[in-house]
Amino acid sequence: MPRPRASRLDPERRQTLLAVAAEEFAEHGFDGASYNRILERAGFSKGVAYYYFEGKDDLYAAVLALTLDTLAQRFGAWQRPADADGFWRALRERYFALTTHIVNDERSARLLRSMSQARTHPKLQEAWLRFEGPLVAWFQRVLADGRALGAVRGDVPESLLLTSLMGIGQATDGWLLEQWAHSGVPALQRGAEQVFSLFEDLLVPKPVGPPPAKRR
Amino acid sequence: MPRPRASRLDPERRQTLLAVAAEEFAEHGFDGASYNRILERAGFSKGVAYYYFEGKDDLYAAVLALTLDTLAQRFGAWQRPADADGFWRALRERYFALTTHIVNDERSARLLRSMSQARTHPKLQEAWLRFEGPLVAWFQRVLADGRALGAVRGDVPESLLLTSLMGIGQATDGWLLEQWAHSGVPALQRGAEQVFSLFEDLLVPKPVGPPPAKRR
DNA sequence: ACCAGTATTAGACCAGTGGTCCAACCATCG
DNA sequence: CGATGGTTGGACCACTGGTCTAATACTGGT
Repeated sequence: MPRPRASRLDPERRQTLLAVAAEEFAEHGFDGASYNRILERAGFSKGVAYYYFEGKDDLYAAVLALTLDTLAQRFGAWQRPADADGFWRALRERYFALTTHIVNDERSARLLRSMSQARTHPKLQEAWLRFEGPLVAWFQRVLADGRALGAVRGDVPESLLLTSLMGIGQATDGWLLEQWAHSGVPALQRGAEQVFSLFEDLLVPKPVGPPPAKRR
Repeated sequence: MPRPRASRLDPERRQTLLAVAAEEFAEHGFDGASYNRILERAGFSKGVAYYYFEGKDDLYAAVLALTLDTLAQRFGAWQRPADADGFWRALRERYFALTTHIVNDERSARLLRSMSQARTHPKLQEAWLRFEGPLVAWFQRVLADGRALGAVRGDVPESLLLTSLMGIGQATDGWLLEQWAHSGVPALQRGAEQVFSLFEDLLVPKPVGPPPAKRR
């Protein structure tokens, strides 16, 4: 939790600090980033830094909060679609918006990726909980809506679907970047299309019967 | 890469060092682990340590190699099944063996989990490459066999399937542990069953046609 | 038996880490 | 004016992974 007096810090200095910190954290991740270096570059002395922030983890949390706010703002709220088709259209739209965003804003993307370290990092658990909550809640609403519309399977715990979805999403994020790096934008779009089809295969209700007929 | 002379180190002392290191790395992850503490506990001086190992990363790699060797040995080689049914049976068997192993051997499990940090850690890239290769190769063989047998879809790049599979596997690993912690062994088994069904849904060839009929 | 040369060892030492602490500064208020 | 309390710089701390050196143990050759 940031110190209450953090809000009293001159907005301009605060902005500088957060920008420098974002750069450093994005570049090196949480552990790799040097707090001393951040403070030096931002022109902060130790005393000031620890006066306004509790420490490295607190600053990291502040940076993350900023990034996530921007992201959330960009995507707007989730509204329950009218039917299953609408559900998939809405989801697809978000996913593609997200991939474009990740490709276009490298710093935010790296920062977001560093969050995966945060989940297991002992010093970041508090920070993680602050962000996991809203994020998970968002996904849960989406999944619940999907179920209500018959667009998402109900034969498996929602928490499992959620976990799997985020796992795939994170793993394929790296894969997409590779596609992009190797073969450019068209490959990225094709790749995103294929990733999304995996999401569908995972979430769509399964036919009741025995194993599907073989093709080929 | 471990120093060549590492093999000349007294096997007993080596064993002690690796055991202590495994404990420390499993407990705290790579960054969190203290090299100094490991050396102290194992009764090694700095001089000896750096004489036989290149550094923290090298020691970590050695520990990881040991763990993965044990794991590989335990599971034996993958042999191409006769048909699609055999493929799924073989895969299912491995997966359940893995989950039991992870539940029973906490230290190895934690160590394996720490590998996900290794993938992106700058100091561990060399170590990562040494282990990523064989692991990915194993999965690739499995997937290729599955395709040849018509048990695995061919409409999406193999690399994407591989990435997604490992992503889900990793994400659901944590989920399974939660199930186990909350509701005991039966829940774990049920959970593993469900996770595996997700694997199937992801990998199985998809029917050509339009969206599946709604249930409920 | 002796010595040269190499393998091995302990630990002082180094720059850098995140974090603590305190003396000084400065503004406001009585 | 003095007192109070919010600010500030930076010395300092224990610890990090890593380097280096000087001493010791061990070797083979003469």
